[in-house]
Amino acid sequence: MSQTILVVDDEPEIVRLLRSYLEKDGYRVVTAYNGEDALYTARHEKPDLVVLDILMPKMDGLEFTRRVRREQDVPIIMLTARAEETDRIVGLEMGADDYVTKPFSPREVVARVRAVLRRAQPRPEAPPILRVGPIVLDRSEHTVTIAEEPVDLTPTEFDILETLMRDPGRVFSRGEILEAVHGVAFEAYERTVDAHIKNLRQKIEPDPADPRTILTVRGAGYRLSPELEGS
Amino acid sequence: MSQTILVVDDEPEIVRLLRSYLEKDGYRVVTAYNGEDALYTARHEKPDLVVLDILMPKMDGLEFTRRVRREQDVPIIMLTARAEETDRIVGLEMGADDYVTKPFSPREVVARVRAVLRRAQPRPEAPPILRVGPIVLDRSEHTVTIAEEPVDLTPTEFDILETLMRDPGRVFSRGEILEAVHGVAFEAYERTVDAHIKNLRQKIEPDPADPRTILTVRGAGYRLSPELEGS
DNA sequence: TGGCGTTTTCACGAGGGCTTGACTGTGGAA
DNA sequence: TTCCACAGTCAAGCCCTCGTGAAAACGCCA
Repeated sequence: MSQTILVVDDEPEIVRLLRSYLEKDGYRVVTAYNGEDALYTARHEKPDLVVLDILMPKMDGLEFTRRVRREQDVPIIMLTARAEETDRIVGLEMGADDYVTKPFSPREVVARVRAVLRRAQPRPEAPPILRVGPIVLDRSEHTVTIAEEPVDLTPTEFDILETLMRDPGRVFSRGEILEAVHGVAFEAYERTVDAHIKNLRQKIEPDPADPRTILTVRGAGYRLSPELEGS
Repeated sequence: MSQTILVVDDEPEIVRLLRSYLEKDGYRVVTAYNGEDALYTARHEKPDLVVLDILMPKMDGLEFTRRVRREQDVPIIMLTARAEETDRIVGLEMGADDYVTKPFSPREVVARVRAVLRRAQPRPEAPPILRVGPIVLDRSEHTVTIAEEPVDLTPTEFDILETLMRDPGRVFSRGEILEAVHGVAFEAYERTVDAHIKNLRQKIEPDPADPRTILTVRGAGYRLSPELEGS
């Protein structure tokens, strides 16, 4: 019943440490010390998640990711050296679900593992059509109408609106919104959210200068006006 | 009740300094001057957190970390050399929960200690909606109503009210209130709390000149009136 | 490869919130 | 009653957050 984590790093010390922490947390741990072995192990053990160092002999983390992703849909957490932009971007592009920069605490890795696995669990099916007041969002058709009037949204705007509509009235922090959009908890400029909200308001607010649908909660985030519910 | 910190460094001067700052912050402090003694002390004192220098005689910080981690799940904060040298030993430093690079200010160490301890013991989940008499505070919506009437609070006012409502009737010192608001009991002007309390009273007291909701406890702090509970 | 729609970033400005310090008010002790 | 320490108040200034427009970066498709 317990989930299996594949830990890959060329430094045995790190592997040992992570193993001990992950096992203490109830996971089954299998290990490898280079990309080639890791690929082999991944095929046979079918891990629920992979933690791997981006820098490894034989086959590096990126190459491993590419290859394993062709075969399995397994979440991957990367261990990167410094917070180098390149590593970060490339890693995420290559399909990592999260990353941790060294030096890191094993506790933090365990926390990320838990978080990614939680996200990977199929969330309870949301109804395909969300309605909040006059706003109707159809996830299967990928369309939005306001008072029967169709509205044209970009993919990101659509995702943000969907997130807000999942729980009307609740405040979503900028971080939560970013995560909902990217599926990845990756640190990004939070002002980006503001920009999307601005654009969204342009499209769905009767008067964008005086928002009544998407409300700003200073110091907290954004939320849908609960008053819409009434209609 | 107070938490125990084990401070390990071969320089007595540093140990003395950290001890004084940590004790001033309410922690119990035990000390050691090398890795061997530290291990012995850790076994007997069961500290809640360890602060140690990575470079020490007899047994260095890394070795200590490895050994102690086999026996206890105690958070560790390492004191390391300058940041530039960090790269070299990045892989080795693994295992600490946080790092402080020398030269450091004792204040910073205390802040890290607090942060790590806070993370290590997440407070029990508070219910999303707090009710005390006619006051309803909804954390998920970030809203407050009094007798059904919505009240508009600033972020700080909201946090303070939430803190008081977590334990109605209990007295919170100004320090505790500051800490709840900032995450850390910043060395701040305590009169600041008074100012926020004043503003809060303006918004939630029927007669702000005669407070019946937020009571002042002379010499101690503030608390919610227990009488509200009755309604 | 070039072009286009989208996303992200950046810098600036406006507004509001927070902090501060001085001053006033008050309760309790002697 | 007097005194002292602590609490309340107020206004000024700093700082932080949010909104915005424009530009850069990116991704995709032809």
